[in-house]
Amino acid sequence: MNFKNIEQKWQTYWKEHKTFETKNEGKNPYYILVEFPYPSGAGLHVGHVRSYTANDAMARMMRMQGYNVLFPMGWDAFGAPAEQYAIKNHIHPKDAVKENIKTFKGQMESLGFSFDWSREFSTTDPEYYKWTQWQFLQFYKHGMAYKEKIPVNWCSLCKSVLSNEDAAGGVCERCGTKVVQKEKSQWMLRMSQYSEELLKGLENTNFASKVKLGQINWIGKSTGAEVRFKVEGTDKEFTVYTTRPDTLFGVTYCVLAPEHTLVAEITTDEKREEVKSYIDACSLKNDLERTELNKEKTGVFIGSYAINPVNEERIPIYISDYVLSSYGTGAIMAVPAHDERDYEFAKKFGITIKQVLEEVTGTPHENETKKDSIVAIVYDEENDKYLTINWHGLGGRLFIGGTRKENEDALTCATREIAEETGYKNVEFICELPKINHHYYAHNKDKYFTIECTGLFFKLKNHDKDVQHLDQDEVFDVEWVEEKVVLNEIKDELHLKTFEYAKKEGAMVGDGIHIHSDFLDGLNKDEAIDKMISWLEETGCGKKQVNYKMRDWIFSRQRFWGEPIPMVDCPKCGWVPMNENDLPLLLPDVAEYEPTDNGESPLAKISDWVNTTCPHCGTPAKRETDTMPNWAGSSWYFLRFMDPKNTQEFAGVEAMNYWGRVDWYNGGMEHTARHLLYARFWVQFLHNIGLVPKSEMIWTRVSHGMVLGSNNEKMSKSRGNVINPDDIVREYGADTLRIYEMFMGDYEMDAPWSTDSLRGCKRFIDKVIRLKEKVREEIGYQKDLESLIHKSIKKVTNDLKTMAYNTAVSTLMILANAYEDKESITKDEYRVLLSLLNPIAPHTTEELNESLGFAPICESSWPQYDEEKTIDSEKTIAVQVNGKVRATITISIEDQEEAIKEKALSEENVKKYLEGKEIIKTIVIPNKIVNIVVKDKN
RNA sequence: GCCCAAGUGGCGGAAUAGGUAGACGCACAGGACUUAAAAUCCUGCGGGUGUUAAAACCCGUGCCGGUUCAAGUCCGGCCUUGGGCACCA
Repeated sequence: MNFKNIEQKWQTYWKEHKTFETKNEGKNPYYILVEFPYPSGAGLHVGHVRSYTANDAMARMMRMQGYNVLFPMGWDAFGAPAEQYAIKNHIHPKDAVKENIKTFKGQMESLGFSFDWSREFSTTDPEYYKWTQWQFLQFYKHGMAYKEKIPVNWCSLCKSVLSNEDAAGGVCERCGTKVVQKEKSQWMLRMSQYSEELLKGLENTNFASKVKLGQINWIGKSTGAEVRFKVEGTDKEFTVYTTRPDTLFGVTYCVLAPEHTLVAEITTDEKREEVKSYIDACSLKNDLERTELNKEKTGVFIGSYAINPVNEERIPIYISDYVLSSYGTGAIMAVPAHDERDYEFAKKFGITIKQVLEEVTGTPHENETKKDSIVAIVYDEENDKYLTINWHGLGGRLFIGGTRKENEDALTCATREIAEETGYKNVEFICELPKINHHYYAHNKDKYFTIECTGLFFKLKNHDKDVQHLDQDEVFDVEWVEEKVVLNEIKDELHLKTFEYAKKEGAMVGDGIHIHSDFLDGLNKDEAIDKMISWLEETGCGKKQVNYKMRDWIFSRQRFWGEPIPMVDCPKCGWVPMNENDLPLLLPDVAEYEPTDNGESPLAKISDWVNTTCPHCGTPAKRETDTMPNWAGSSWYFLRFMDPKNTQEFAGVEAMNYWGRVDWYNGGMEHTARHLLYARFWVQFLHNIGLVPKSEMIWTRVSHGMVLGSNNEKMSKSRGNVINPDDIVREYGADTLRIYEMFMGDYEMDAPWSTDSLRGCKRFIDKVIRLKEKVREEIGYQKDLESLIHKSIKKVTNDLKTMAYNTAVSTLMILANAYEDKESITKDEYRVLLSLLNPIAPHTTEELNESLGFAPICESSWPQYDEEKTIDSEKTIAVQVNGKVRATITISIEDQEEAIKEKALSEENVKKYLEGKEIIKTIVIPNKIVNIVVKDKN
């Protein structure tokens, strides 16, 4: 069999018979969508083949099961690469895109995907982007689009503004150039207004949980409070946002973002110069420098003080770029004891650290006696060891601990205890650790204690010792031990916790009970947060507040190759939307696409195009020259597929109601955050203005793993590990490639390419072809194959539905192997194999099927299985003794527990292990296992 | 740093709800057919003890512990790799 001819033949057949064209009518509509590609010059990637084959298999099976399957394909063809290519080669991006689409489509056809090509479109078609522009106007008309001058990420090489997403990590996503800040007037969409709806809407989807999580993280909801702080000696005040209002008593300073508007007003004269130079320095930094490279905290005290509303304390105000102007209120209250960042800042600037929350160890008890104590950890840097005392029997190993005498501070107490108990006198105090509230019972005193324990960390200066001063009952050894021994041998919770603090110096961010907090004392974190919020609201000092990380969508790009934004700037009327009747606003045909040096889009140079008249008053006016981002066209394309030829609307309500929504959406993991969020936002907006029937138009979202190079690295030209699907199709055939890509591994995981394994799949197809010689003129299933066939139908049906494509292929391999062992097989048996394999390998199976004289598989129905016949009448199960397999027995489905037990006990090897033992119990799990539990007789 | 996912033979990977770990495929080795090669077919293939051969036994799913009659699977604590977020108060 020549696979080239067969592939050609069937691809032509499907095309001529319009086999996969779908109408908007009939029973059981089902919409399978796989992300439409950006048609790059490199052509189809083997990764595309993997996801398209998988969804194609599902589509083919479901059609045979009687579903009206919509399985469309199109092109997401706006974007920078086409523009770059056009600049370099002096051709219109339109033409470059046309070429690439032709290549892509040819490749897809050669692989036999069952796309409904009658619905094909490109986002760059004027008939399509007309509606993208129209939808933008709806955003504008509903107050959801606005223009604003904002500091934006600027790539000096691409000469373009980048969204926060495109500038991830402070470098341009496309060219890797360092991103700098620049003020620019940009079109924005009020996406942040939809934060809560986008979060809640997830409940109306069936996205994989990791996809949902990605969305949730991106939206970044946090609940806390806003608190107003008055500035001392003025009538000014500022508001901070915090998620930890319970720590308000621990505030020891405040920080405003350098861009905060109040800074200029409340900076004192003597600080003015210092503050100005700090702000200037910050404005030069881009996001990268303000975050990653800038781990060390910087900042300036601006000379004035705020008043803590809860206790009237006077607290210094700083500015620092670790506070972002774009989040919350651009100002924070700082609680160094309970926030890592504030801790770091306070340490550097010598600001007080005030603990207001104590961790609790031990179990509280009634009638506790109160006392203060210390735990001292002494570290010998030279030998990397810690000083411990070993009480042997009683108490075990501990650090140095002791009770504070009246009026004795913690440091004095600790130094004293170290000297008394161990004799060491030359220790250097490093730092005090967070206090812990410890509860315990003292046997020798028969009393319950609650102690406030201060941890102190010392380093040993030298081994000079004095004589220990021990009480009579203090019998222990002083021992220097390694960290490992500390962790293994110190059992006391208090001492272990203290050690943990010492190892990781920093803020205490966990839960506990409040101290030094007036009306919050004794409450835990959550209780205290609630109580503080009530207090703030009662006194008018603040209120409960929710914040989101997600910002508005920057919707302008200074590029040529995108949808023109249909807005006109009139000297009289300001920004005026174009008349909807005048859409589409076409991209002009010109020869130059170079962006201008001042960051304007190339369109700005085309005066014929720019100059227009105001749609409102007719005055000469200028068009917006920015274009839309790549994400625009892909935010609603799935709606267009439902009704691609509609000239009156972007999609008719009837069509959208018929299909309902996208039932199954497959795409890459890299798009599960942004693209999906944009698309959901777009749909929710259209739904809210009554143009789309549901607020969530995508039901299930799944993602596929990447195909890696054979060296387990991402495929790329520079790594030299790229596999071109055309080469594989030419040498091995489309079906082999399709089977291999389904067989290569778990669909949702990355998998490396292996040409050896691919050859194995070729062998499998050849085997299926050879089996034809065994077919004789008989129908029905042979007795000894019947059960396997029914099981195989069930397994494959299930696997294709649950993306377990690899095990579907292996099931079919097992079935083919079983056929091979037979002298002959019946026509029905052969046809089942062909039908089941057809979704994955459609060409070969159609050809073989035809040669038997059957109607085409693609026009037939999916094989049925009989549940009863998938159940084996006999089964081999294991017999274990104490959990170890000692024999296997064959049982019949009718065997009762007693009979199975008897069979198990009569096995020689089982008997051997029962000799001289007593059977405690016998576990019989029907159809699974027998386990006999025994013990020695005494 | 935080969040997520994953660690199973020489390799890709199987193992519905805890129930014979290693299905299926690749690679490799030996053999058959052949003048030869390719193709195809047969046999073996986690490590070890053992035996003429078997049988049988022990160890084994990243590491340490736990729950259970029974753990790749569940729980607690680590380690490693990949991905995402990254001063979001």
